Amino acid sequence: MPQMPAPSNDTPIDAADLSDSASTQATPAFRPLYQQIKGLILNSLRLSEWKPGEAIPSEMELAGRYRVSQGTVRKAIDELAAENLLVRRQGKGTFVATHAEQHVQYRFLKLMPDSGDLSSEGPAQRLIIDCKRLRASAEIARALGLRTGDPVLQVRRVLSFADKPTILEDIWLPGGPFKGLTAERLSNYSGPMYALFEIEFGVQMVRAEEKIRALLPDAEQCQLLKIEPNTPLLSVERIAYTYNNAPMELRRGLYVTDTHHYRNELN
Amino acid sequence: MPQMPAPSNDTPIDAADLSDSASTQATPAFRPLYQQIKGLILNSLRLSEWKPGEAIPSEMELAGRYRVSQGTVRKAIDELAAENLLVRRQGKGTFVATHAEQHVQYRFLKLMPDSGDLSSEGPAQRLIIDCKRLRASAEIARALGLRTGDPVLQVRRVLSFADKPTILEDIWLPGGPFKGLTAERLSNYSGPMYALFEIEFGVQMVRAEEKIRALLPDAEQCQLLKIEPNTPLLSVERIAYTYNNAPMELRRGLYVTDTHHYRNELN
DNA sequence: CAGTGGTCTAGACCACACT
DNA sequence: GTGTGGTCTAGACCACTGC
Repeated sequence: MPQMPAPSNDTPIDAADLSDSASTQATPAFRPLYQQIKGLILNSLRLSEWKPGEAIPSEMELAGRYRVSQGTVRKAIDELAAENLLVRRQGKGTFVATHAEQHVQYRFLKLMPDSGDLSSEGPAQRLIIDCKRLRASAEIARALGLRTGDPVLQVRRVLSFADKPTILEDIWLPGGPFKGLTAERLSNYSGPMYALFEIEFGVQMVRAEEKIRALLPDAEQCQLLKIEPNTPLLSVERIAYTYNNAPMELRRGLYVTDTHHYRNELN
Repeated sequence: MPQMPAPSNDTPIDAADLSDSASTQATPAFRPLYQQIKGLILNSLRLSEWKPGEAIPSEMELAGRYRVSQGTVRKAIDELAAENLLVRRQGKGTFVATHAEQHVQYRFLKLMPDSGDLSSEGPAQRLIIDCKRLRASAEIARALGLRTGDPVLQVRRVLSFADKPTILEDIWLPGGPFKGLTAERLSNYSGPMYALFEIEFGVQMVRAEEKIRALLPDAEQCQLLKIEPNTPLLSVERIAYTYNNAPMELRRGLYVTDTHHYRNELN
């Protein structure tokens, strides 16, 4: 009961809770009920109570569980759907977003053929160049929220479209959550890498930030991408986050942009 | 009255209107009430019934005008706010979004100093290189929805941060809506260019698409940006749209990315 | 048909800004 | 205090899916 002052597990905290007497924060800390419900749903997602691709309980069911009205649950789910953590399907239910069955194969890849027609070039060919265990440099550690020297996994691969090498990626993953990841498992899996992360390691990438620059490749990069020296490339540095805003991947891609471009929409 | 079958001005069409008998479209054309309200509000924005920076009528007032409940108006405004066409301010009202007073000075510019601290480098210095009238090439015309040979305005300028030339921009604008724009007016105006468009020409940019590539500059570009040849640059091609999704600007920027980067967030 | 999300309403009350 | 947007509820009905 949202108006009752005795919070328990699975029950939203009453908004009338007093802020700590000796607190230094100035915010009065008013949290709408639906935000608290959103937090509870997020918790269930974090704890994998509902797995990617599965349906979560109906709005009425959740309203009963949390002792709030359907409209309040609805507003919580609305926000989670706007953040692409949940997917609503009228008449069927609300589902946990997934990188696997998703029609949009590469959710975080903004590179497009200049023709604009994604289907024209067919699926990407993937070639794993390297996959090795090593210790995090200071820079890698900082990006992944680890300590320098912590074990990390490094993957290098090339993506080709219509037999033309187009993307060279270096990927760094924290060693703990991704223990057991090998070049073989990567090569054998057909589908987005993030789908493999979800299914095999229970790691869901939910959000990412990218920093984009232009640069000239070195000799090794030229060779792997089969391009001339002095071909300018896009450098796309991505940090991908799971629930809790915890960084779980650092990825640095080099994109050849003579027949493709990075597409972005601004609002 | 939403249930009445006699639509008039400022009254939403009843959803029960039958689709044209000989129509080839398969969609049953059900439009929720709040979508119709959204359309009416959008119309008022297009017609400048409320101008950028001004408050629109309160939710209750609009509910009265359109003969629907406050909740329905609210949902319409929610979507317009999500699209950054309106800005809600609790306790004050709902305002038409503007490029002028907006705290975020450059709404569409995603270039950030590597430090991440935008305020560290102060305001950009702007230098208008050129501003001339000419006839649209086929490419320009297509991007702006004009016909080849139609009059267009071309502006070239350089933006510097902390005295370092960083962005070289070529801008093409349709001649009609921007009649009377001169290098002087551009130079004399202190503030975002899109704010000038709003105030002086009544053109509001609402949305944009960008295509990003890497390239090497030519001699002239090197000179204007004061960089060495063989410095790779970001090429950012932007089409900006006003209400109705009508393209109103083509802009091609060259970004120097040794101390700055293009920042993007993915969801 | 039942179950799900989606829309719409009417009313009560809360948080915030201004005066 | 008054007026604004923001939250929450309860109930009715609609649209879509699948049995």
